[in-house]
Amino acid sequence: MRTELRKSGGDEGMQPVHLQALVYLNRANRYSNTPQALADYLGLTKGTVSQTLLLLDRRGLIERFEDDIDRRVVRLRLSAAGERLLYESQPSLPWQNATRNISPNRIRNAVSALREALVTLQEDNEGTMFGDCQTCSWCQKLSQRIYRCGRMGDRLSGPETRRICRIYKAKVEETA
Amino acid sequence: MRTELRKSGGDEGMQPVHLQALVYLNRANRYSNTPQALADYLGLTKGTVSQTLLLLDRRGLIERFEDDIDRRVVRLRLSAAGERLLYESQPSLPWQNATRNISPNRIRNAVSALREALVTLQEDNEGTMFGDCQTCSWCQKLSQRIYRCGRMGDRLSGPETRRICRIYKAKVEETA
DNA sequence: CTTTTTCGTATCGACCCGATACTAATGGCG
DNA sequence: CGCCATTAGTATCGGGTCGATACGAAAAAG
Repeated sequence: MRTELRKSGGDEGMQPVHLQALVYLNRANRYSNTPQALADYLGLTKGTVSQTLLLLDRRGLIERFEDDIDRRVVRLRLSAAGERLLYESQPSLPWQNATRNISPNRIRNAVSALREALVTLQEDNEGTMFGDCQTCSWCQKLSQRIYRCGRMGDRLSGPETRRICRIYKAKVEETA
Repeated sequence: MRTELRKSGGDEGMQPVHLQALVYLNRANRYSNTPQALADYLGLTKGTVSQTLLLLDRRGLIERFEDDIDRRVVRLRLSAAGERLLYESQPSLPWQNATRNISPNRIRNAVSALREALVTLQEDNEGTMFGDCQTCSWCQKLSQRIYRCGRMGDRLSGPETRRICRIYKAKVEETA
């Protein structure tokens, strides 16, 4: 997997961790688009991530701006150039191709097992949990299109419920 | 996965790639215990791998010796200290724990799907294929305990057929 | 007996990464 | 309100990764 990631970004002079950061920031929700969240996600220290973000900023791939309420916090998002690079490097394409001959049913089963392993892995290491609202126990459905995060109290749009969140708490799942 | 690998080796000051190299060398068969094979396996250049091996040698974790027949080739194997470090760092333990609540049947299905994806991935990138004799089309069974590699012409013991080989060629598999 | 190829090493520069030390802003508590 | 602990982020340093390039030695090709 790392070899593929290295090749995807190699043409543009990107290290694997650069692409991982862009992929994450492209999917992070409003609670998770900060340097600290990225550090937790990657399992690196905040100092290390700060350096990576400095580089990505120099290359114009991300934008950084202060949070209005807590002025210590830096908010991150991809710039147009960052989105373009992510689209062109297609880091997930090799795996999409590699699974083309596997039946959708087998893929679903494998994904389900891997997702379960990931939750257990995150619990074991008492690290920050990441996931989206679809399987988060904080998530409440208010109406057809409006959701609500019971932890933070904010109302969330449908698209935002499909982003990655750092305050994720896995539902107790019924084994399929 | 990388985060886990980093934590496994962090105590001993080992980088993820160091553990990956030790894991590989611990399982590589007689055709695959060379710097070039390791470079192919890791998807790195031979120059890079040469540096890593230099470091592992300095720390006494591996042994290097010349090949008797082709004197350009360097053979690699783990030293006693290398085996001990691998045993103590237990890089696969987090994943063994993470899958403890998943039924053996679901694990088998997931492993099967992932293995198939890996073969396709390796074919797509025309990289060196790696695998063991169990599913290699070169492998011939001579007797109860003796096998033979049809590509190299050598006879192989039972244990050696379970090692990683760089001249692996996947069997056309009957989908289970 | 020359090329050519292959295996491995050496060196350089950009970058990764953790540890440490630091600043700035927030929050708690009297 | 003022003091202090906590938190978010940055700066710097040193060991290590990694690819590109150049190199030497042995094997293979001619």
